Amino acid sequence: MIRTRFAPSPTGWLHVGGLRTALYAYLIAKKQGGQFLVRIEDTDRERFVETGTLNILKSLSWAGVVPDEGVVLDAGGKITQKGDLGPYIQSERLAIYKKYAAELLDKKSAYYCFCTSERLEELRKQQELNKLPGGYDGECLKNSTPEDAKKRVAAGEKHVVRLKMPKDGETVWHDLVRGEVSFKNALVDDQVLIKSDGFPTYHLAVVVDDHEMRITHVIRGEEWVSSTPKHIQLYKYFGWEMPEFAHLPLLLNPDKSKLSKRQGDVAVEDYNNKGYLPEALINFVAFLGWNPGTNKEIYSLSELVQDFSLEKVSKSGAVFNLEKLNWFNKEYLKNYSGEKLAELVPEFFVNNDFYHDFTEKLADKNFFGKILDLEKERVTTLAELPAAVKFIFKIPEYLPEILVWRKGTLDEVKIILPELKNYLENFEVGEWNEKNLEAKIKIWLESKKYSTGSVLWPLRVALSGQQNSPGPFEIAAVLGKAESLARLDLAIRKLK
RNA sequence: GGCCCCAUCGUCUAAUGGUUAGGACAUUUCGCUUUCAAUGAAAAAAUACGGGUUCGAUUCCCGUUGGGGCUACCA
Repeated sequence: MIRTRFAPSPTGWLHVGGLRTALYAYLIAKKQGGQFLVRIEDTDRERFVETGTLNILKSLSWAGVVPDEGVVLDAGGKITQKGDLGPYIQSERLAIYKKYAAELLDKKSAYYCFCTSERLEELRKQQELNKLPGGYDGECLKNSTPEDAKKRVAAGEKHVVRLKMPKDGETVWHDLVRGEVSFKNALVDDQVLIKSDGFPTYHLAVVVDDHEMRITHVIRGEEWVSSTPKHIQLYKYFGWEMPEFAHLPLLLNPDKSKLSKRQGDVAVEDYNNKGYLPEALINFVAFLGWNPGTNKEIYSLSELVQDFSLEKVSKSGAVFNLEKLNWFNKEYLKNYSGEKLAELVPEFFVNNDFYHDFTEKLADKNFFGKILDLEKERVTTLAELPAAVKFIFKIPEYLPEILVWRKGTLDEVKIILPELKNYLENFEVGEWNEKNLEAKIKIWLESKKYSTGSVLWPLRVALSGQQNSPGPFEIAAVLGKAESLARLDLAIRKLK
């Protein structure tokens, strides 16, 4: 049984890189009928953010990457824990880490260290100066016996627990994306396992938890590669079965540095707020470092589950390219039905003044959907929709000159528009819908020997008040007869 | 500085010891068309560099360069 996990720190919001990591972990588990869990790694009290966990969980849920176990959202959207191997929040597991640290101490696989931060800083400075590799020098291991150390601890002296790395040999593992990776043990630091505040560091906590929660595949970012030997050593000391490791390439800024807030949005909620569809973000992010090896690019989450494999994940970092995300978003947007969009977009409309005058009308999802259908393939995000459809509610101010087609004349328009209005007013066009309007108006214009553009351009501008807009028939259909005629009338008055 | 990793069009990437090095986004041109969008067709665009191995390397090896990660009592 495959079990993967996503283990974020609640330091703010979910990073898009984190979303990809979570997605890959989810896909690996789901592909083989396994489980995906979320664990919260809140051992750093200094960077802890109260709302962090909720934010992360909400973003995951928005994206559709929903955990089977661990820290999850309940039906009411509240944080809860699910599963028998918890707690799944590290700050609730302190006693467990203490127990395992004691075991390590007993086995002499770890030792107490009383060095001050000043001494450590000085040590680092000297190492840098002499161009030596960094890392703790083992002072407390050499200069005090375990018995002494125990006494000092009992006496209340401030201390940490350090991992005792072997000083010879090397640690090698077969990484699922990077192949064989090896480190000389002598260069691996005697990492702090328990901090002086009694909290474990990531390194102890991650190994203990992944073991206890029966994680089979550790999928995480490349930044963890160099600490993996420490983790492997811990597995060896404990005598635990090792999980598979897969270190994912980083997401990059356009200048190839590690994707950061400075150069654009990195939080999943930013993309949500900007009107990107979760399907688009997921599809896009899935293709940053992975592809199926075919030309298929549009992938739903369930299709990803089918086709994803770690072997096809590339080793090099991928630039987060907004243009491509925009394309994905448009691709999904235009395939949405207007009615479905009508459910999604209200949050983007509430801040627009014109919305309030039409709340009643917009409550009719069918009508609202028709309006959205008008513009959905002309915008890239949901957030652009309100401005794009605004002309339906309130015709913009426009200059009479724009009523003239580029191949037509002002005089011509002055004749055509009143004639057309007259025709629409007095003649039976059947039901006032796009199809009928198009058929009847085209017959009319042919009978009058007018060119298509000389009639449709001014009609469209009169209806939309804009040089660029959807076609005249679709607009007229949405507007209805009365409003359409009123707008034609306005145009005619403008021309006088 | 030390350790580790990476390197194909601007970007995401495919491919192979022998290919016209393929696709997508973006760009440009043309078509369709009442405008925009959508759409159809086309163009331009890459194997970082230097050595090997080989009949042949973009592919395998070494080096150089470039980029990145780590180098915390942060994750």
